[in-house]
Amino acid sequence: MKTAGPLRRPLIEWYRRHRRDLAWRRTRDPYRIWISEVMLQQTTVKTVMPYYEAFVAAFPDLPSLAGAAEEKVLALWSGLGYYHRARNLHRGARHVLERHRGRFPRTLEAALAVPGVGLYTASAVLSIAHGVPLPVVDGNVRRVLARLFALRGPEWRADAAFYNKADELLDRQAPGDWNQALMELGATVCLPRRPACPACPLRAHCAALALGIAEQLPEGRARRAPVAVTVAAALVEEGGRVLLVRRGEGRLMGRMWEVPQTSLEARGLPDLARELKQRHGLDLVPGKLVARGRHAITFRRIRLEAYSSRLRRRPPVDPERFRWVRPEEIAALPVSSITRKVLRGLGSPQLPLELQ
DNA sequence: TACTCGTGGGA
DNA sequence: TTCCCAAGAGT
Repeated sequence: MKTAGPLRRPLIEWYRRHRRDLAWRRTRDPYRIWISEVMLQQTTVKTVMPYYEAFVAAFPDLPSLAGAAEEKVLALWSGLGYYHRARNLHRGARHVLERHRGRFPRTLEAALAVPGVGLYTASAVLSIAHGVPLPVVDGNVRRVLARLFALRGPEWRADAAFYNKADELLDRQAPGDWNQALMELGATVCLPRRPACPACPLRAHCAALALGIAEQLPEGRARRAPVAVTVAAALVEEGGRVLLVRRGEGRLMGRMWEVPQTSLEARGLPDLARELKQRHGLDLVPGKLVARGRHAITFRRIRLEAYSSRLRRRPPVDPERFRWVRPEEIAALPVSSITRKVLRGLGSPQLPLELQ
């Protein structure tokens, strides 16, 4: 296709001048680029930066990640969200070590077989690290293309159409830079709201700008209505330690440690004792409300309530399921942000404490 | 296909 | 305050 001709030079030149200096752009190591791509899934660059630095420092190469304990991997992911990414990345590292001698595969088919690697991540790693001519389509690219060519209607709902379009445009001499240039444009200029069209190197070619509909594209998807939920947590303290339990293999924050708490399907305090008995075999009596806070997980708006609680019977000694931890030990544990919020209610002089 | 899965920041 | 999201994958 000839459509890319007039676009290529202005975008590439713009990218060379305006690209952000990001840690994962200073390497061609496919392992490190893979890490960054997984962390960046549905997550902002600013949020990812410190996590990337810490993760790469702890696991500088693929064998070190493959050989690590899952708990350490999850601990370094704590607070980043979407924890199945961390577990899949860990599995993926072991997969690559066993089947590809520790080297990230160079073909799309083999890359897609790596746990946690989908079409976007496979194409991103292969194009950026190895120069394989594969297009990428993420939220940025979808938005840039939708506006550039005024793509709308039901035929542009599926990603496949955008991959075809991106493939037509791809600079096969420098696919990594081209892909990153498109994403960078979407991330810094072609913004979801109030795009900076006057600063755009492609403004002369943009169909949506000419039509005055840039901000209306891409066409959005229906969003699930928020659901209000109350989560009650039981703070059990003993000798300066607090009781944590470990979640099961489930999709939601699987294998993470948390203060014993009700599920998102429960009603909060009325279900607290029953659910903790059922899920963990804990026999406890909820006491005074000591902290409240707010949290959100996807479509759920969570009201958090922490109750200082008393155990009727000590849980069995089983470090795989129960742990008594000091506040300073929590930083090294796989713990989600919601749990960190609850734990801020520890030792508060004013009752109840408003969290966050 | 549509839904689920976290989080912190910005408007 | 509330809503919007941000370099998706798995099911």
